[in-house]
Amino acid sequence: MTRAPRRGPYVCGLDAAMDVVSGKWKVLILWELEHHGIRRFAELRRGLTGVSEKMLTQHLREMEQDGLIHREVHPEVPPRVEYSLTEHGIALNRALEPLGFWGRDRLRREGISTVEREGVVERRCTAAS
Amino acid sequence: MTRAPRRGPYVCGLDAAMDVVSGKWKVLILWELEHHGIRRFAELRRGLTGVSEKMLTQHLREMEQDGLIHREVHPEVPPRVEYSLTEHGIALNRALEPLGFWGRDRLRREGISTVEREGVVERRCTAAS
DNA sequence: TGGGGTACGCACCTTCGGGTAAGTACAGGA
DNA sequence: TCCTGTACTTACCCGAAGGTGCGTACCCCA
Repeated sequence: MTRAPRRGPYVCGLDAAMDVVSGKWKVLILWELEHHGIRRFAELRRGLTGVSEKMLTQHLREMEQDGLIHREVHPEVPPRVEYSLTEHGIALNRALEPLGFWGRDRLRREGISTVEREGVVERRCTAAS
Repeated sequence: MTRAPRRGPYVCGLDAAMDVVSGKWKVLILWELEHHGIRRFAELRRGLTGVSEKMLTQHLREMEQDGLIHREVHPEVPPRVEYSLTEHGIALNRALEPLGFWGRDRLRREGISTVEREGVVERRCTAAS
């Protein structure tokens, strides 16, 4: 999996963008990297409360294949891998901002409260959405 | 289903927006209604090549609950039901436009071709994405 | 007289996304 | 000597998303 059913015949650009973004943690990862610049695997894992290691690596690999993030391995003895956004990833974040604003308006008029957590999640809610 | 697992505790506005839009045919329905104004059930079904009747009704119901579309039943003898966008649905479409542009750029630089079909699909590809 | 269209509802089935738990190789600290 | 941390991989499992197919009540058209 992870790569077989992707890049399916898209019907339009929006379709292709949604494919790249679909996945429970994709947008969270995008925002983590946006606000921190560079993050290590364990830092991302701690930032995205509730993510499993399997899903995190799987999503990171897909996003790397999609050209959204850059992965740099440092061949050190405690292994060190650093993730950061590519220019395409940064552009994606920009393109997602209006959607974030719309969603925040929706939450407000529906009276739905967001989950309060520590760390990046807070920053996301105060930043763009 | 259709309503139980939705409106889950969102982590931010973008999260809430993605929830509303997630579903194989949601954005397609949005664009169909955007470009036609008012559509009947069978018209939507013909416009979204490959959608099953079950999925179409299911998605339409969810989007109605989310306040994205308006459903008007005409009590006639061949039943007639008309769907149109609400103001929130229109705003959502606006918020999705940048994402559509980003996706189209992605398709272009990846050299991925979109599926060529008749009808609305064409219009979507030429309009915003 | 039967075939097709309208707008669905319902039951069943398959597929896939995501979660859980364990294992890996190596090193530093208690 | 064992435990923890790093950055994963692998196998297994579950539930939800989505697809298929049938039934419905009524009508028009050939």
